[in-house]
Amino acid sequence: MELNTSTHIDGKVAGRPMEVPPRTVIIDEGDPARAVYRIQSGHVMLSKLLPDGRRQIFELLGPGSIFGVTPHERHDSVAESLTDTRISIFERSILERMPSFDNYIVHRLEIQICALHDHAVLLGRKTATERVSTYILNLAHSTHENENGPPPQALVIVPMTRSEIADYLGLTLETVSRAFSRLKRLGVISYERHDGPMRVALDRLGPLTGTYWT
Amino acid sequence: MELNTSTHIDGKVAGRPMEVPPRTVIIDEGDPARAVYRIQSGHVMLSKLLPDGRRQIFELLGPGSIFGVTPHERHDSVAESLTDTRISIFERSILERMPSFDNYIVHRLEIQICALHDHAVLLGRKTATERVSTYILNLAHSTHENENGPPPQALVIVPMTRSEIADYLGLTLETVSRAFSRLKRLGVISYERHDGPMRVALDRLGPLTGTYWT
DNA sequence: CGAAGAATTGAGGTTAATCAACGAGGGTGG
DNA sequence: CCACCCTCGTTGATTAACCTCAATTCTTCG
Repeated sequence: MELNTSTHIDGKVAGRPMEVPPRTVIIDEGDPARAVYRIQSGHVMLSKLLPDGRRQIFELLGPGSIFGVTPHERHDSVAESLTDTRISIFERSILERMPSFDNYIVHRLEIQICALHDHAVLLGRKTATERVSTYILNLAHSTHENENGPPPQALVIVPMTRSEIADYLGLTLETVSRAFSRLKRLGVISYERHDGPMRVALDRLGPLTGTYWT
Repeated sequence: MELNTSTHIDGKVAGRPMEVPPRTVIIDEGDPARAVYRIQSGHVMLSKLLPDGRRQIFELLGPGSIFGVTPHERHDSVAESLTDTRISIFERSILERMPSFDNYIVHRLEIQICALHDHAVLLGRKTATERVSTYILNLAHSTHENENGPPPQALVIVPMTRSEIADYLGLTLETVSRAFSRLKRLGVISYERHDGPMRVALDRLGPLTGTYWT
């Protein structure tokens, strides 16, 4: 936890920086909601636990995203780092006196809500294969952040375990594994080691996601 | 922050009022995102359509809620009135010059996101009975907006068809109907006519939702 | 009354969950 | 270094939940 690496939003100084190793709980359910967090680098996932152990991961957040924003006194979900992550922390009390941030926050919340809408469609109406295809395509999309149209091929690294992916997609880890195997057998994806790079045929994956992308 | 029957936010005048009859499309997918809407009274649902006709409803909004907020140029979902609804319309261009609204908007978006998180848990991890129980309980909760603790009983009117509920809960209309019948047989709910009032035993419904409520 | 839309119920099929076995790394300690 | 263990992933067999298809009833409205 180093101080004094200046962190900026919109060119303005702000935020106490923090470094987080992978698989670290940043916010736990029930924690008092004293601050808002912004991701500088790395990835964070948000989830909830049902009393009987069922878990649902509902957001995967990357650089620029904010989390810990809530209308309540306490956090109602868990925020956990996926990778090595750098975040900046903004005390709520300070934020309230900086309305200039509201623009940024509104913008990020808008993006977040759109993603949640798409995720609801996935959870409510897509088959297992469609869910996994969508997941892989989004993964490739987010890592390759490409300007001039997407290439037909991409190399991606899957940063989550099968079990985490399952909790994200509302499936079991076995079903996720079978979907990966199916896509591999179809030649749409290929990999030797599950933690190594995965080659993805983006153009063949698109039609399997159950979504139109223009 | 909760006010009012007239078309004001935070005491400031704003918004062109509009009356909308039930089952009316207010925003269609692809419409240019020129304005933001606030519900004065009534209820609105937001949904998306997959190319093959599958539909997912992901938000049910009541008085005070805003919709039409998006980071994009065009709307990517459908907003449709459920009941007779009065809304106020705020041109985006005007909003941008009224940062005093940002507080309100952030607050509403926070609430919206929490609801979407819960809904993701429902869609990803709950059984049919749990989904329908949760739906009914939320319905009762929202219509009875009770201060001094919830009563054990409540009368509610279900404002959606079985098909709409199904699209909201990620089920088929038959499964929804069966879940209603099951709850009726258990004596947790009772009704004579499906469009009439429904008696709900809130205390017996809670344990069926798969969630802890404190 | 008749027609159309909504809800209910039943029978049978399909998808994904569950239960279970096995294999491939990656640490740890002898 | 190797044996052991532990986690993660894959695959197979079976089960259960939900979907699909279909028939019937209820409700409203012209």
